[in-house]
Amino acid sequence: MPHPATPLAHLSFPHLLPHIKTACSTCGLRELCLPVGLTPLEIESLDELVERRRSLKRGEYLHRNGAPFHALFAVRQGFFKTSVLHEDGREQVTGFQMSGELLGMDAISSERHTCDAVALEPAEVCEVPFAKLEEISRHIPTLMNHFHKIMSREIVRDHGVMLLLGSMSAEERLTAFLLNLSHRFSTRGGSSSAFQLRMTREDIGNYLGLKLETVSRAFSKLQADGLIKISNKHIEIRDPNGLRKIIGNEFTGR
Amino acid sequence: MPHPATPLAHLSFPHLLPHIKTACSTCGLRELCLPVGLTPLEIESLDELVERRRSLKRGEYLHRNGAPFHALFAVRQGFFKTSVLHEDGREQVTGFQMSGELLGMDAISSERHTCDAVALEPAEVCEVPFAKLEEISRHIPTLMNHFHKIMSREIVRDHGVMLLLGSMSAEERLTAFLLNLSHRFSTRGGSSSAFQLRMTREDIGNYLGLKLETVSRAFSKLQADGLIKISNKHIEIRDPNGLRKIIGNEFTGR
DNA sequence: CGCACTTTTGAACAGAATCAAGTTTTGTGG
DNA sequence: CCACAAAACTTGATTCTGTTCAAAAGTGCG
Repeated sequence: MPHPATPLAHLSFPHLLPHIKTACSTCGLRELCLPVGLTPLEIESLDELVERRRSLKRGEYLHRNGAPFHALFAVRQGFFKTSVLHEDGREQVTGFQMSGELLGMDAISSERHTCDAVALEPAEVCEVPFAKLEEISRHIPTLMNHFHKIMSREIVRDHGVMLLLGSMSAEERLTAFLLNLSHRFSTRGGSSSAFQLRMTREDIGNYLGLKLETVSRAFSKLQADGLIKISNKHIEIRDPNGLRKIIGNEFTGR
Repeated sequence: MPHPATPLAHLSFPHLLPHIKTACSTCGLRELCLPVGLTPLEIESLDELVERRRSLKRGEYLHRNGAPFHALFAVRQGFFKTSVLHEDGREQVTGFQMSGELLGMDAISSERHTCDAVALEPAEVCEVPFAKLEEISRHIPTLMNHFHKIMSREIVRDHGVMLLLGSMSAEERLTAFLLNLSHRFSTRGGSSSAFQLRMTREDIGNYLGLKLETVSRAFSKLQADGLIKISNKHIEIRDPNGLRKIIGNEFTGR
């Protein structure tokens, strides 16, 4: 009997994601959770955690700014964009989320979502009712600690984006963005050197604090310098160390 | 008998901060905590939470990037700056923290601090050992939920800074910064229309993604427009609604 | 009181935004 | 499956905002 989709394992062990599809269909959840030190009994209670799955088409909103909050969303499949809108229409993209990542933590404080989340490709999420998560985590300290680490990681990530927005040039920003995507795709079992962008140049610009033309020019520049190969949405990373050098990460590998 | 410094009340109710000095010395903690629905017994356990206080001189570091993490810090008194450093020396200030605010949540994920925190004026903090906080919050659901809201609020705040850095002009950034400070000072019982900046123009610039000269020019511009009066570090807000208008907050009061 | 730090202001410059045009890709309906 | 319209992308020319470089004035701390 296949196991219900439990997203927490994914959240805990992004590096195991490549194996999750099989793991889930063969009830491998136990295996995934055991490293956190969960007992079989505790794992049982995790099963209650996921209320329901939800599938989204491309362009469909998972939630909008102001919507009441009752559950976090764990991305099982697909690619999301979250953004905050300024009244005059300016959009600041706050992040792109892929499988194994958690959405909605911003909503805990006010019990309302503070951003829009839209699927950039067909997607599937698990709803994790927050009250239930808090209740269960009371009885599973490792789970609670795990959740705290996930929220903390989000804060660290945001600080990284602040560094990027506050003190990097257009080329540096785009480079950092590509290296980040590359890393995240490879963590999920994809190639670190070739992947498909799911978002438009405008989305990238709204994330990096640049206009879409500037993003396009920066892509062209990186390609002209032989660091990447880009054709429309397909990216090929030709010289990762060259890219790292751009953002001051002088590590030349070995 | 004066009550030991318990920072959690401050964290929960920043609007009560003006009263906290007396509240603490007259053991008003109960009063402050009752609204969260804590029983006297629960409050007892809170007392164990604060390991020790720590005083810092101006310029002293509370922690540095990479330092091992074991406790959060609740600011009781004073003014802090947190920042991440890029290897080439560029500094991105991630925030300014004042009394009642919590420091160190970024460190939970890796169990190491990921930024520097320095006191900009003589300061006092309470150390809140994180393991202890997790343990106690297991038994006090409202406390746990409170903590989650505090972390979530930090994420929301960071998204606001991303919006600022990614899509606002120099003048808009500085304006948003001043309104934010004004609001936070007034929340703490200070004046919302006149206050002292604790940081240098360079610090402000490193927070807002601007050079110190640009910050200085933006101050001059706002003053020339009659919106503020500034002499060195002393700020006087002359036309708060005019300021709100700049950042698109067209609310003209009444 | 003096020296270091901070701030202001000016002038020249650079990087990204804006405006504009043309091209390619994608999605849709016939 | 093709045709067509809409959306997305690229590239060029120009403009503008913020940076850089520079100098002078102000502030405060020992």
